[in-house]
Amino acid sequence: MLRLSKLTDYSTVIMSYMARESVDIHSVAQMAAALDIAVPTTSKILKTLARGGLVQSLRGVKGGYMLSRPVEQISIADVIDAMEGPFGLTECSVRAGLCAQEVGCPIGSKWQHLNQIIRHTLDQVTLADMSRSHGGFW
Amino acid sequence: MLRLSKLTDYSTVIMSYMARESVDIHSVAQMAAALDIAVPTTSKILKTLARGGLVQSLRGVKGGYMLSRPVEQISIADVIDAMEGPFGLTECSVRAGLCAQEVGCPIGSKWQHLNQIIRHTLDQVTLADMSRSHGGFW
DNA sequence: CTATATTGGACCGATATAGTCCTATATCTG
DNA sequence: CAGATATAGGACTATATCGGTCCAATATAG
Repeated sequence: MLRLSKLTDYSTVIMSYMARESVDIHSVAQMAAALDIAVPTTSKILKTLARGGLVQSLRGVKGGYMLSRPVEQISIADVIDAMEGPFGLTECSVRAGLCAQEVGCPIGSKWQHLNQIIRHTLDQVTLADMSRSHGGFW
Repeated sequence: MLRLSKLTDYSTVIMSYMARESVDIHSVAQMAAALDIAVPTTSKILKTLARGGLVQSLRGVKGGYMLSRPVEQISIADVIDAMEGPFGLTECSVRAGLCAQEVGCPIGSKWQHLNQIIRHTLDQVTLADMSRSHGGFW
């Protein structure tokens, strides 16, 4: 259904939450409680986001996660990339060699173009846009 | 990965093929051979598309499938709808009651907006656009 | 009546997904 | 230093989805 996975969906909720709150460091437990997401699931998502470089972690007591860049510099496309790997509507728009049609496929270039358009749209929307009501992208 | 399923991907290849060929009726066997897709898979896709009203079937000898509307009136969004059910990037943009955040979720409305934008993009691209090189959407 | 071709559904195996749990490591605090 | 707390990393399980196959029923052309 051209749908994002539930974990990716959650990740946008979490990232928006961090963008909205003024304090810059949040523990997993605190966010899980505030957003009503199971703690292990929240933890797993943050770990993935950290591996993608979108959040930074601090261990130890008083530790937690913080956004690694200003909210205006993190886009929804960035979040999707971190959670789901390389962006692409179709198999062939991600990497070659997986589709029997590939050689001489008459619609491959069309999908690549559509892919770019949608990617561009999602790249224009930042966490700042997600966490405020007006202005910016909207 | 915001990815379409492989069956949906195939379905756009099949629909574009039907849009490109001048004859208006095609058997499953013939299309499967031309596009190098397994026959049962091709059949399954066509059945789904028929249920969605995008193609019409004719049984019996000399039977097969034909597009039920002119190529300019079938969009990529139509195909995705038929193959994957209601269009929606997130769970909550499709139907209510599935997300704990739902009540008072601060980003639900944002996703709905993004959903509309992408939906609109995919609705503008027709089979006619997919099967020709220039003009139209491109 | 017989060939052929779609219909609808059941079915299976493989893969992906959501979610949990455990151990190791790092850091703050007393 | 020692203990408490919090993340890192990975293993693990259960479930859902997906891709693909197959079969009995129905419809049609000749």
